[in-house]
Amino acid sequence: MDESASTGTLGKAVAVLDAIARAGHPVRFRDLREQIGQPPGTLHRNLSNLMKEGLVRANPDNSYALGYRLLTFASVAWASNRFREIAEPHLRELHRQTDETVHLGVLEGLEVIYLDKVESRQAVRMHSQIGKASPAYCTGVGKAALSMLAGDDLRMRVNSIDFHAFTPKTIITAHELEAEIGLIAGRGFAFDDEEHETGIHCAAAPIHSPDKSFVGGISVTAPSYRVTRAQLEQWVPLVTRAANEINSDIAIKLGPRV
Amino acid sequence: MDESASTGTLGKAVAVLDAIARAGHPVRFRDLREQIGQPPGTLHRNLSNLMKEGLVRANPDNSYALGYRLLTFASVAWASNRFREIAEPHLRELHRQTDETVHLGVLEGLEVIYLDKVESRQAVRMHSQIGKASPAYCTGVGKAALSMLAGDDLRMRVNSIDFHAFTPKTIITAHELEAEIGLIAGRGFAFDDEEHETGIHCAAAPIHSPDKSFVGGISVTAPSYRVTRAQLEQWVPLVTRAANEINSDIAIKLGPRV
DNA sequence: AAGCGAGGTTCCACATAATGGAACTGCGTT
DNA sequence: AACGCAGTTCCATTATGTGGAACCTCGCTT
Repeated sequence: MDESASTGTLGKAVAVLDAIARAGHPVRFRDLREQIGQPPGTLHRNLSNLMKEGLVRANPDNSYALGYRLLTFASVAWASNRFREIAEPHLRELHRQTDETVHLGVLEGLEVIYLDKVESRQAVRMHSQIGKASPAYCTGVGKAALSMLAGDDLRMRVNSIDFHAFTPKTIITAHELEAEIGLIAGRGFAFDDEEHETGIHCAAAPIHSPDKSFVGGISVTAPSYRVTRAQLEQWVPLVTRAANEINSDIAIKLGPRV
Repeated sequence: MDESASTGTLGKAVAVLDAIARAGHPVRFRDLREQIGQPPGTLHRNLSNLMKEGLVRANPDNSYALGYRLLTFASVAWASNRFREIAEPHLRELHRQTDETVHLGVLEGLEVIYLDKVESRQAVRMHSQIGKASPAYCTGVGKAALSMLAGDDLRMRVNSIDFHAFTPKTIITAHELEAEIGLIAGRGFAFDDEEHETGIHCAAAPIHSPDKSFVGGISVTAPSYRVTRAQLEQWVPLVTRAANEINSDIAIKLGPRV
C-alpha cells in the first residue's frame, strides 16, 4: 500500500495529502503526526510547503484540509479525459434504457476510480461519487476490469489485496476471487451481488483500450428491494453491448496502440 | 505567478502538474521540457515519481496526462468542504427564485475557484465548471470576494494582477479596479457586465467567515440576450439576502473564529 | 490570576536526495 | 540504411530535506 519510499520527498508530501484525504474531514497536526509518523519539524515543513502550493489549506483552529487547487487539477483531469468523453453518450443511452444509475470506472492498482455517473434522481448530487475510489474486488466495475488483465498481472494484484468483509457476501479469499474473475472473463460480464454494500447490486461489463493499457468497466446499479436479480440479468445484454460499443469507439478514436 | 523557488522539490513537481493542467490535454515530454525548463534527466525523474504516486499517467504514445488520484483527492476536498455544504441550500433557493445559473466561488490568491453550481438545464454537465479557476478581477464572484479584503491586503493583490482584456469591457487597470472594488464594498454587491465573456453578465454578493479567513461569493449568471441588466438589478436583493443567510449560517455553524 | 502542559514552531549540523551534464538507446523519418 | 532527435540512464557534485532538541504560545487547570 505504501510506496512512498521510492518516490523520495514527493512521496512524503503526498503521504500527508493522503492522510488528510483518508480522514475525510479537517485533521489536526497531532493526528497527522501520529498517523504518518513524521517528526514535528518535518511535518510542519511539509504542511507549510503544501499550503504555499495551494494543495492544503489551514483552518483558523489549526486544522488542515485539502486545498482548492486540487479541485482545479481534478477539473482539468476530468474534462480532458478521452475515455470518459468517448463513453459518455453510451452511458446516457444505457441509462435511458434502464432508468437506473449507470457508472463508469477505471482500474487503478487495486482500486476502481469512478469517472462518471448518470442517475435519474438528480436530488443526489452527481459530484458525490466522481473520483471516489472503491476496492476492485467487491464491485461490479472492479471485477469486470480485473477480468481483462493478463494472468500473471492479475495474480500479482490479487495476492496483494487486503480483503475486508464489507457485507456477508463479500469475497474475502484470493482463491474465490480468482475463480470469480475466471468466470467473468469467460462470459464477459460481472455481477456485484451486495458484495460492497448490503441492499445494492449491479451488472457490469469490462471496457479497455486495444492494448489493455487502460482497463475499466461500466455498470447498472440498483437497490435490490426494487430491482430483482432476474431484472439485472435481463439488462446484461444492454450493458455488454454498451461496453462493446465503447471499446470500438476507443479503438477507432484513439488508435490501436492506446 | 511562480512561487516554486520557495517550496523546493515539491514546487518543481507541482510545476509539472501545473504545466499539464494549463495545456488542458495530454502533453509530450519535449513540450513540458520547453515550458518548464527542467533538464531532461530532472523532468524524467519528476514525471516518474508523479506517476508512481498516481498524480500523472502516461499514455502509450508517451504523452502525459493528470492522474486519477487527483480526482480522488478532489472528491474528498469537495465532499468535506463545510462552506459548500452550508451554502448549498441557499444556492438552491436562489436558483428556484431566479431559474438561472447560480455559482458559489472562493477566492484563492488572485483567482476564484468555483465550488458549486446549480443550473436549470441539466444538459450541460455540472462537473464542467466545478474546480474551475477564473481571474478574480473580471468575474462577479471574484470582485465581490475582493471587496471583503482589508485595504492593504487588497492593494497588494491588485498590484500583482497581470491584467488581460478578455472582452472590451474587462477592467484592465489597477486604478479602475480599486475604484470598482470600493464601490462594491460600499453597496454590498457586484455585477460582471460581460467583463470575462462577451454576452454573459451576472449579479454577485460576497460571502465570508466571521474573521474573513475565508472570502468568496455567490452569483446569478445569465446570457445578456435573454436577461436584461434591469432584471439582474431586480435580483440583487435575492442575491444579497442569500449571501447574508450563508454568512449567518457560517458564523453559527462554524463559530466566530473561523 | 498564575502556572502548567500539550500542541505547535523554529533552528541547525548532518545525511540524503535532487541536480543536471553527458553519454546512451531506439524509434520514426527521409 | 543511416540519420537525428525524443526520451532514458548514469554518476559525481551540491543543494535540499531531515529530525532531534530547544523554544514558544495558548488554553486549561488549580
